[in-house]
Formats: sequence, C-alpha cells, structure tokens
Amino acid sequence: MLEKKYNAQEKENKWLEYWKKNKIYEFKPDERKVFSIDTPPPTVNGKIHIGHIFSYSQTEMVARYKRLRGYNIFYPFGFDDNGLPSERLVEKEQGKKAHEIGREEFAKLCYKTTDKYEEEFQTLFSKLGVSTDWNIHYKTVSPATIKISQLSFLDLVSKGHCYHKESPALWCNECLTSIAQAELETKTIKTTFNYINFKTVEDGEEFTIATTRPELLPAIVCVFVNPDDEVHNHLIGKTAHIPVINEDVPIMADEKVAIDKGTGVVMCCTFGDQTDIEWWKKYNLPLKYIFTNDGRIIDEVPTYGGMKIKEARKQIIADLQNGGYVVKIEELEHEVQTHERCGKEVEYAVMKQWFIDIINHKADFLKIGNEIKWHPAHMHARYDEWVNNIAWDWCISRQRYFGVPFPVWYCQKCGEPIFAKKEDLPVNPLVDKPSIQQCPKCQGKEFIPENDIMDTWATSSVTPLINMRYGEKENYEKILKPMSIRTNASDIIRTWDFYTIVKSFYHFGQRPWDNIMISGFVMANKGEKISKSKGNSNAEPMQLINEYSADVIRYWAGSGRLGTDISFSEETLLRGKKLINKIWNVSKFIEMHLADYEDKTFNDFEYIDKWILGTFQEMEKGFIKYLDEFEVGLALNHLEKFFWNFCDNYIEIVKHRLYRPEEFGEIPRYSGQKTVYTILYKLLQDFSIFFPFITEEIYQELYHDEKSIHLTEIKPLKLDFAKEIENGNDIIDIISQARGEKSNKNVSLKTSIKNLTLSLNKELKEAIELAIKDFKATLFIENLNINEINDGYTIDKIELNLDIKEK
RNA sequence: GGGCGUUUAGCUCAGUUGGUUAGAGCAUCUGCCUUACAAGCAGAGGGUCUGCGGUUCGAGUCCGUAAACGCCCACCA
Repeated sequence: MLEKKYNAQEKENKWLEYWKKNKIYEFKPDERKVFSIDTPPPTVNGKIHIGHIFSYSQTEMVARYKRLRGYNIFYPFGFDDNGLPSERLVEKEQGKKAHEIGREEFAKLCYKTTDKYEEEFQTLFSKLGVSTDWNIHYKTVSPATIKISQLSFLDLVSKGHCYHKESPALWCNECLTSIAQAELETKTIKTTFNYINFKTVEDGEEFTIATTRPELLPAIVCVFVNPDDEVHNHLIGKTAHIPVINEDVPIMADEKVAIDKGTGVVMCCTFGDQTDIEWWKKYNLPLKYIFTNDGRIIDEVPTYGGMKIKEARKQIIADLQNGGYVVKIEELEHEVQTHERCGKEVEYAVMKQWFIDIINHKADFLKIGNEIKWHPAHMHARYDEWVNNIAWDWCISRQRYFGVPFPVWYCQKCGEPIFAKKEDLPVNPLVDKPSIQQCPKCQGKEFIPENDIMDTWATSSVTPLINMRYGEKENYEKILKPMSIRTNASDIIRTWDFYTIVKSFYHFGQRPWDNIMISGFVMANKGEKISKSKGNSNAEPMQLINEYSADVIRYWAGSGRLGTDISFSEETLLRGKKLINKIWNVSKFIEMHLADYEDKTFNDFEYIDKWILGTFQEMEKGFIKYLDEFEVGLALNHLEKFFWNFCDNYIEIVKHRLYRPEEFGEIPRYSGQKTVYTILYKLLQDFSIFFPFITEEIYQELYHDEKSIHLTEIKPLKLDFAKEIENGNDIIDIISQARGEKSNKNVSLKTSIKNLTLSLNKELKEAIELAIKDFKATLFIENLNINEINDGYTIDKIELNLDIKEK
C-alpha cells in the first residue's frame, strides 16, 4: 500500500541503495543497440553550483529516455582533475604558489585535493539520481588517461599534425605558462591613451604616436604609417628617434594601419599584440622581446630593467612627461585579452612550444561539423564562426606541474626530440629514461626530459578515446566510433567540442559523435551568468535536494528549452512539488481501485475510456518526438499538460464507475480499471525520465514486472480512437461549462442538476448517449434532454437543484 | 564591427508543419472540506503576441527592417 504522504527523503535514499545493489545502470555489451553519451567531466575546482545540476540533469534525462526505448546505455562519468584549474585550487587552499611547494609535493597535494572534491561531486550527482555507471568513470589524471593522452600525442606527431617550434605564444605571467587562444576572455579595463612625440632623425620633424602601452617603447622595432595617409606618408622611408630610450628605428608602410585610429602612426614592437606578430613575420623584423616570463622588464633594458610591467609603464610616462614628449593623456576604457583562469592580462612569449596544426585543416573541421546533428540547430553556427576565425595553431604545452607529461626527451647535444615508445606509456620523462641509448641523429648519449605538461584540453579532447579504451586490447572502439551524443553548455563549443573534433578527425578521420546537445546557462539575475568567481548564486544544490527532494530539483532542471538560458526559480520548484504530490495522490487513488484487478485481454472499453486512451496515445507521440530531438523540457511540459487533464477530467468521471459497480455494472468498472492501470503504468514510465525516485516507488508497489521501472520499455499504444478523442474533448467542454454554472452560482460541484437541455450535432449526440451514465454521474444530472442540430453544440438550459444546498 | 539568440498576461514561460474566440503556472479575485489530493477542486478578470513594412484568402508563426536585452568573437596600435 502506498502511504498517505510521500516521504521523499526516505524513499530517495532507499532507491539509491536499491539501484546500486542491483546494478540497474550497469553497462554490459549485449545484443541491444548502444546509445553512448560523452558527458563533460566537470572541472574539479571547488563547489558544484546550480548550473551543473541544470545541464547534467538534462543529459541524464536523455540517458533515461533512451534506456526506456530499449537502448543499452553507455553513460560514463568523468572528472576533469588535471591541469591548471586543480593547481590554482591547491594554491588557493595552501596559500602558496606551486613553485614554493615543489613539484613532487605539489602534485601529491593536487591528487589529495581533487580526490576529496571528487567524492563530494559523486555523492551529489548520485543523490540527484544520475543514472551513470560509476564503474566506467574516469579521471583525467589517472595512469590510464595519461596513457591515452600521450598515445594521442604520439599519433598526432607521427601523422605530422603536431610540431615543436619556437614561436610567439600567448603567455600568462600570473600562471607562468603559455595558453591557447580558446582560454582567452575579454575584459573591459580602464587605462590611458598616451600621445607621445617622436622626431625624425633626418630632419627633426615631430610626429605623434598614441599608445596604451608606453612601457613597450624599448621594444619598438619600427614605426608604421598607412601609405594612403596623406598627412603622414611623407615620413615613410625616414628614421624615427624614440624619445627617452634614445634609439632609432625605420618608418615603414603598411595598409593595415588605420588612418583614423589614434594618430594614424603606429609603433611596432615584438610583441605587443597580434598585429605586431603579423608584421614581425611579414617584414622579417628583428626580435626584441623585453619581458621576463614573470612579467618584468628584462635586465638588459637600461633604466627600466627589473621593473614590473605596470611599474615600468608609470616610470616611462613620468620620464616622457619630464622630457616634454607627452602631448596629452586620455582616459580610455578598452577591451583586453585576459586569461580565463586567473583574469590577468596576457602577454606574448617566444619559446619552444608544442603546437597542433589546426590552421591548415579548417575545411575538414567545418565538414565534420556539418556531419554532426546539432541540438538546437542554431548552435552549429557558433561552431562554424569559431572555426572560421581561428588565428593560431593550438599550443598544447604548459609550463606547469600537474597534468599529463609529454612523452618526450631531447638530445642534449643536438636538441632532437626523442619520443617514448607506445608500449612504454604512460611515461614521465622526469623519472623515466628513453628506451634508446643514443640520439639517432648525432649519436649523443645525454637526454634532457621535457618539463612541460599538456594543456587540460589536450586531454579533455580525448574523452571519446578514454571511453572506448583506445589502444587497449579489450576496447569499445567498435561500439563508440562514433559516440551517440555529446552534451555540454554553449560556452565550451570552441574548446571542448572543437578540440574533440580536431582529435577525432586526426585519429580516425571521422566525427566523434552523431549528435551534440547544447544546454543554456542558469542565470542568477536577469542577464547575469552564475559563476563561482562572482559568488552570485545562493542556491546550494545539496541544500535544495534536502529541502525539496531530487525529483523536484530535476523538475526545475528539466524545464525550459535546449540552448536557452533559464533563471533559478523557487516558483518552478513549487510547481514541481505540486506535480509530484499529485502523481502520488492519483496513484493512491488508482491503487485503491485495483485491489481486485487482474490484467487480462479486454476490448470492450467505455466511450470515455477510449477517449483518454486515445488522448494519451496522441500525447505520447508528441512526447517521443520532443525527446528524439533531446528537448526534455518541452517533452515534460507536454506530458504534464496531459497528466492534469487525466486527473481533473478523466478521473473525476471514472471514479463513479469505479466506486459503484452495482450501479454501473462490473464490465464498465473493469473497463475503467484496465484504463487507469494501463495509463498509470505508461505515465510512470514517461515521468520516470524526470522523476526516477517517486515513479520507482509507485511502480514497485503497483506493477513490479521488472526489477526496476528504469529497465522497462516504452511501447507506444496503437489504437484508433480519433473520433472518441474529438467528441470526448467536446464532452469535457460541456462538463466544464456546466461546472462553471455551479461555480458562478457559488454552489458545490456536488449540487445536482434538475434539468439539462443540450443541442448537439449527430455525432456528439451519439457519443454522449454511449457515455450517458458517466456523463450524468459526473455532473449529477437528474433529467437530460438532447436535441439534434446540424453543427456544433450548445447548452440550452441548465437548472440546478438548490433545495439540498443547506446542511 | 561580425556571428547567434531572445522579445507572447503583473511575473516565469509554452505555442509542432501559417488555420476558429492566443495557452499554462504563479500572483489577484469569486466560490467549493466533492469517499486520491485544501500541497486540493471549480471558475473569473488580465494580452494592439517589441515597433514598422511585406507575402498570403488568412501571420504570434514566413520574409524584410528597426530597437532593446543576452551570449560568443573581433578591434585593442
């Protein structure tokens, strides 16, 4: 028997245990088709916020839907614990920088810290009812993952897509590492635009250059003006004298200079920004790099050597002012590129880095993008836009400690890279030795290990390979190439999605997944993204689960359309709470009337029963259509609408028949029983996608034909009740109007109707006559008169029996 | 500056391929303790579907255009 009140906290824990014990979500290859999900391994860097709950729940619902459609679900869970995010977390918790702690000790702390958070993550996601198979979970720093990541690297090297080169790379002098274009975040900052007077060496003519970065004056290698700039083009070919620094550089022409920006005269440094780098390459300019890796001016620069970048900026401005070279200083707000992990402005550094060639294969990546079905479709445009605008090859080396090491040593004598053998992986070049004794190029016998580690994304981008156990004898390559679906939020299309496509293309020449499902964001306030750094979310997932139950949280998470931002709403939670309560109550009611029920073949359904069965069938069609597009929110909305109709209209009609067989007959009662039995079963299945706990509780109590409702299969009805649906809806409308009359008279719905006169078209008249007992009982009708008309229907007369009102 | 999205009731959102009087929840108001449910039930009020123009017998829905808001990118000399 279902209890009077549903105790969510108690039941949810009970079913969690049960699912775990009975391995309900275990993945085992069998004859069924596999539906595989490439879920984002969350970055283990602190707390899970409501945004995680939102997007992971949506993926989870897709898994449950496909399971109910008979697929064998491959649904692993990963933790992204390697790389910079983990390092920063540890640095924050320890209050010390990595280099102060020491490489080995620091790595230990990273493992310890990420383990701790992973446990918390796992507990929370479990409590939420995530139907993942925890046996196939992975971590991005485990030996198995490191091996695959290194294997991927070696494969790309052997195919010529990965190269080691001294080249300018984006550099973060807070994190002391190079970074990739995708890790940039634009930020608006306040700075000054400084107008500085220069002179030509030849004739002492003054001209002005406006710059936001006067500290780069010692790095100037030349000055550019646009050849079409009538005011300045006579300067071309002359020599500019740099004030304060006292050096001379050539004045050159380039069309890229914007005549109307600043003064129209530009100083070119190596490296101030991307244009500088372009010019450096185009005109083969000398290299004059003046920053140290930790953000100071190099000692070789007179006066300013050793100063921090910002200090030097101040000092140079002061010196320029003293010399009378400053024309004016404007306050300026502009956008700068910052490192998304720390928020500090990025610089450029020149050193040997490992790059993956992406510039030369844009067309291939676009082609793969076209082969994948995007949900919602418009997210595809974001991907294409990103690919089209890529300006740099993907720099995958990071000058950090905690991550996947490169399986590489260098010959001390000639610098030739020596790669590890595939069968020796995973290797740590700092500890392990290369398998060869001497350099194949110069016969040198001493080797230097690669100190750098790989970018986090270099590993995250191989999650499909991790899932398929790439390189292992026993693997899932056959069933996971490609995987069925990738799911993530829109912010990492340019990183995770793109890089995964890059890797998949280079390794296998094919798409990594058939589908990609992009979720939106949870907004804290209107137009404000929830983020850990802002701390603007007061919705604590664990607290919410305890207060409302996982099913209710899932109701909120499952609302809304794919790719659309939603805001956290207490109101939606309340609505979910009411819905779940209703499911419980109607199940109790149905259980009550099924005490003597035996399921057997039966075709003699009452008219109203045909109506609701047909209506359900139609609803489920739409429900399935939405879910096949992965629109879980719209599917739920659709289902919910039917469910309230079922409760408020159908149950109100059928209850009389169920309660009083002596009045209605045993067969009509059985018809009602069979109908509620059938529909509740199907409703529970459909709802189980969203509410795995309460549906399991009711299913186990009432049906129990499988070990779990989550192992049942949705089998759509195949009835032909189109007429009954149409006329049934009209009957409901008439009932509703009659109830309205009672409401308007401020009387109870139990008030009987002394006389009701209806005018109905022929078809509807016949329908009501077939459902006459139900119809009369529902409205408490004493006398009913029906006239036949050609079209439509009207209530001609309704006379309430008000005598029994008082009591 | 480029790409994409959003704009529907006081609030939060649905509205399949263009087709009767545009829907739901919350809020407001009026009633009803009806043998599952008062965490409920039955009703009522509330909308020039962001503006303008077009296609069509017919537009919330299609096309063009403008605005506001949001996301991503670029510019950053």
